[in-house]
Amino acid sequence: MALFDYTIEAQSGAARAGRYATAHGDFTTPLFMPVGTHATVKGVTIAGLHELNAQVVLANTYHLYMRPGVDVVEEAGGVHEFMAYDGPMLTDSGGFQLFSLAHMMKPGDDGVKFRADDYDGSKHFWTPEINMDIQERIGADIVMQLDQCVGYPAERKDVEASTKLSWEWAERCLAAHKRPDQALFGIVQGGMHLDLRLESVRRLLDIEKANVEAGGRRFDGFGIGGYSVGEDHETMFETLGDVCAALPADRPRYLMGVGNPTTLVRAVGVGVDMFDCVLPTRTGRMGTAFSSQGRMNMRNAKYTRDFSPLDPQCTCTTCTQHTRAYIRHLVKQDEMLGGILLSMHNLHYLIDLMRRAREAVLAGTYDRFLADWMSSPAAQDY
RNA sequence: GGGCGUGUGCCCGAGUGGUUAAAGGGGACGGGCUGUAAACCCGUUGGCUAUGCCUACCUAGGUUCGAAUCCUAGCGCGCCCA
Repeated sequence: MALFDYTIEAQSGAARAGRYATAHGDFTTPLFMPVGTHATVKGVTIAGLHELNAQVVLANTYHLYMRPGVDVVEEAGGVHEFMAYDGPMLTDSGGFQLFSLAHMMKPGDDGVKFRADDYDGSKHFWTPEINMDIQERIGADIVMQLDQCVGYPAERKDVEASTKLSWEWAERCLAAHKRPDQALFGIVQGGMHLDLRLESVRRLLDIEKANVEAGGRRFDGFGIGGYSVGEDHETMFETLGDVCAALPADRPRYLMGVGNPTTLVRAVGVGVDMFDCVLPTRTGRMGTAFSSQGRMNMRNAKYTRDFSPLDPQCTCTTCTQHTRAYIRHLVKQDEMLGGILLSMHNLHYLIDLMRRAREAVLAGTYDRFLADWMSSPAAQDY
């Protein structure tokens, strides 16, 4: 399999099961990718990632740039060497962070000035070219274009502006990106407006067409950004299916930042291939478990003497080795193992959910899988 | 036996005449978390026949229009002296 080839192995309705080749091995889709912002999936060891069959792990360009610094990661031999994870990795550009930290850009600027309020207050200036250089030096297998995300609700003119800026940056990222062993994903924006979403896709395709004609590369996949920013679930699904349909079938589609189990199952149904989210690790660390019966708040008193497994239907280490009473005890006692076990379990939950989704696609029965899911107790928390 | 000090809600602890059902912690109980500024954040925490009433700051008296706050005695605890 050639690098960055996305092989569609089966399709069931709009849902796809595929295989993607990176310099650090293949991964299969549909896929949930654990988030390891600071080159660590919080609470999970590298052995744990392997045990979970995590496949792709994320890191964040902005955070690694701030600390320990790109030069340190580079000197370590790249992010894989640095964190001792030899599987496929992806770096988010940091665009999502700039969205909350950036001082408003002045028109005419060719980049973005920002102050790192969450680190040391230092001032920085990024262009798409600078961002590509940083991501190449960090060395993940897949890098994301620098983009700009808008919140919700938002004025249409603001969505238009950020969408336009994002495709302009996409063009510059594509031109600037050089590493042949590294995939680059463009990112679709457009807020909740279908016409803007479709224009965003069109522009990205025009950009890559021009780049290919000039002897350059195409985008190796597409991120779908700007969702899950405050809108309700149905709002996203009003446009998500059309966005997927407009994207090329031969490239993976990555819905960025979405981790609600039901959203995953539905999004796969309309053609999304990849997801990432902090939800499983953050909520796990804070004491919440995903389960076949819905979300469980493990702080609740009702688990004090509940010596049954966390989720009897789950095969993860946490569920096969520990009781609800023990996990509640750890969480109540603020013992770090509580957050670790729940993070592991929640990651397993989403990874396994995507594994089952993949099996359903391969079997050609995704409609049934989706319908079963929607009528299950787990979907009630949606 | 004497002197000094102290006693607040489940716990610790602020408050030293009125705006105090009583700051702030902790604990308990509940909720939240979606390209990680998050091992974090937010509620509730005397009772009730509940836009009001009752009971409450060791106990019992007292001063005062009004006391957790002042006075007297007792009890508990702490330190010092004998």
